[in-house]
Amino acid sequence: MDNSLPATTRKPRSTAGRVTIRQVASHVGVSAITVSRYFKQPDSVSEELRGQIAAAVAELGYVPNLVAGGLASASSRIVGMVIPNISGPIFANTIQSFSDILSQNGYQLMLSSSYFSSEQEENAVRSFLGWSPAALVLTSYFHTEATEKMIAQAGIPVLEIWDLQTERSPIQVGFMHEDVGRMAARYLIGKGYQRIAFVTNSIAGDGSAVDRSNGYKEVVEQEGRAAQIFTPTARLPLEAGEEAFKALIGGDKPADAIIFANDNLACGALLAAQRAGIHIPQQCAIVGFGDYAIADKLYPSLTTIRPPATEIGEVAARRILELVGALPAPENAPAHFHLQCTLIERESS
Amino acid sequence: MDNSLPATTRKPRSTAGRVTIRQVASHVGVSAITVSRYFKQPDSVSEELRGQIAAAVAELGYVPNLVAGGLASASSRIVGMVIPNISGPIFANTIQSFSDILSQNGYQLMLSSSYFSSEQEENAVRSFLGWSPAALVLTSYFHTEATEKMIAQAGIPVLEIWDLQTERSPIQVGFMHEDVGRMAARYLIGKGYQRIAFVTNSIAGDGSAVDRSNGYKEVVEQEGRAAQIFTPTARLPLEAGEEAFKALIGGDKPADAIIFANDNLACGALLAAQRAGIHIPQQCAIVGFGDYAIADKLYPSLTTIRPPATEIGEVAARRILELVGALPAPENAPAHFHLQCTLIERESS
DNA sequence: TTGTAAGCGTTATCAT
DNA sequence: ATGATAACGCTTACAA
Repeated sequence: MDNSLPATTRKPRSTAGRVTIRQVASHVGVSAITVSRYFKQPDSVSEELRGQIAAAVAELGYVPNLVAGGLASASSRIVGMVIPNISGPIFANTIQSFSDILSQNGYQLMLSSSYFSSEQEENAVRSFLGWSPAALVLTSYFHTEATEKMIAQAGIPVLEIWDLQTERSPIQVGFMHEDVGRMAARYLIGKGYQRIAFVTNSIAGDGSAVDRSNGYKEVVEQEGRAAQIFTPTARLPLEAGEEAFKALIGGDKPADAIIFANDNLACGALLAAQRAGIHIPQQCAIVGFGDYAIADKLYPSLTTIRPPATEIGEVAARRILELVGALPAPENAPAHFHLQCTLIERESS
Repeated sequence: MDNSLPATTRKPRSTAGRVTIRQVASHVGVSAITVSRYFKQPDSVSEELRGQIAAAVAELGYVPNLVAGGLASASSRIVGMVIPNISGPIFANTIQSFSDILSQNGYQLMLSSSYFSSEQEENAVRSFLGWSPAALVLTSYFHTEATEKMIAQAGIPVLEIWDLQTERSPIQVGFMHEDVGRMAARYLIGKGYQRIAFVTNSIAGDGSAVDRSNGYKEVVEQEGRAAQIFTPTARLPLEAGEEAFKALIGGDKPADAIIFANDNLACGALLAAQRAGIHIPQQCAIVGFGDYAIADKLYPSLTTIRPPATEIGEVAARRILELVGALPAPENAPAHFHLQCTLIERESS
């Protein structure tokens, strides 16, 4: 008696009993590719079949195997993001909005933190590339040579977010720190303040704080005034803010408005003023940067400049979805999205 | 003339020019499986070949295709995590530590937020399962029926983190809110305070705040005292805190210590006290919950109870790595990891 | 609009 | 210690 099965036994694999696209297809009586099309381009499947397939999917509890799909199509619906840290007050909103828009469009976020280390960024990028991601998002614009090589060869969109550095070619979404200093200075000048000082971060190597001070300096000097930039020595931001405040408020030509490089410094100044009985903003106005959660809880509440954190995540996610064809792409999309910070006016100015 | 090639032309695919394991293998002069073993179980490859393979990998710039590997082995080095929100002050530390430990061990974090919606959680779980993740982490213990079904059938470790609900069978890593109330009450009793009140959250449906108040009530009543639980009506936490403070500090039997359901409420009380010239903690002690970033920046700084956020991420990540065999597993691992909160004593008590 | 066949790059299984 | 072969579940290319 003839048996068409192979002589040797098959090599079964522990397939974990997963429902496959073929089971759905045979349940409906169509081929697998039709079910595949039902998910990818529903319009190319007749309405009748669509209904039947939907019913079969529900009945069998079919969940598309994205790993297999990714292998077949040589690209996955994963977007990798490397961010300095997740838990800081600054980046969380960017991650949040970025992740939300991706998942609304069927893409998944793969996240890794670099702690401002280019080497850790490189490792993360290497791991991500093993997943054939649809796109990659890096924070800032300094990368190792190996990273540069990998992203050049990857053949996928790579966006740089947060700080803008428009000389570079990749797609960037962010803001310019100089704008922050300019905005704060113009605002205080417009309010009639005369002696406006700037307090940088005592942490050496915070280049962004220096960028902000440069914007301040530019505007103040355009007005024909002298820029006064103070660098505190205390390490802890609250103490550094207090130190700067006491130094700038004293002397024969005390400042009547101070821009702080971040909200923590400004907070230190506000608390010092409170203890010393100095009235803010009557005796001295205070402006911060970051719009941390404390800013509106202080007394007086803190005028500050809010970076477009949520917007950066949104714009980056949308642009990626456009580039991979998941959203309709506009005709002339810029390479650099220069977003604006917002001045939040509160009681301290 | 015989030509063994097929009559029709081949069907090439856009392979994106990726370096494959086979190219590495033929470069060395071995078979693909040997290179595969070099990555998975280096000990089973001779030392000589190891060196040659390493050289070839470096020279060709080979990056293992994890998608293909995931398909072949029916499991990926991805761990999915669903968290209520990324940007809140609470969960960020958990995500951070969880992500860090995973990536240190070659696993990747896939993240999605639920905004406390079981339906969004269900969608996220469904998406994740398409990636054949090695494990899943969900926040809290209320899921839709469909989610319960999916995680039961997935055949992978599913951990629930944050709130503990030890009657449930899955692996849990978290703390108990009742403990928070107990800890605060015992602490204030130990400090000699007499009339200790509790302020819950005005947001209806914050069950965790109610749990904390229950812990407070239990301890206070054990001492033979009357529990006093105040529920403010104001919606904004700062206003609600102020409302509660004014109500509890007034009257003929004013509270001399107040436990607030969270730091934002406590902050509102602290600011109200400041404006009213009421001395904290001399006239009334204040204790919060959460250890938000503001807590140590207020004046006076806020005594509060810190949830084990970082520890939850660490313990969950380690347990997952143990369960998937990436870390050596201890003999008797508990199903429920009951972690402790920490009381941070500052100036307000 | 639907179907057939081949292959995506890796690993499980069996064999040496 | 190393290799041959066949899956893994899906999608591309081509055909009807």
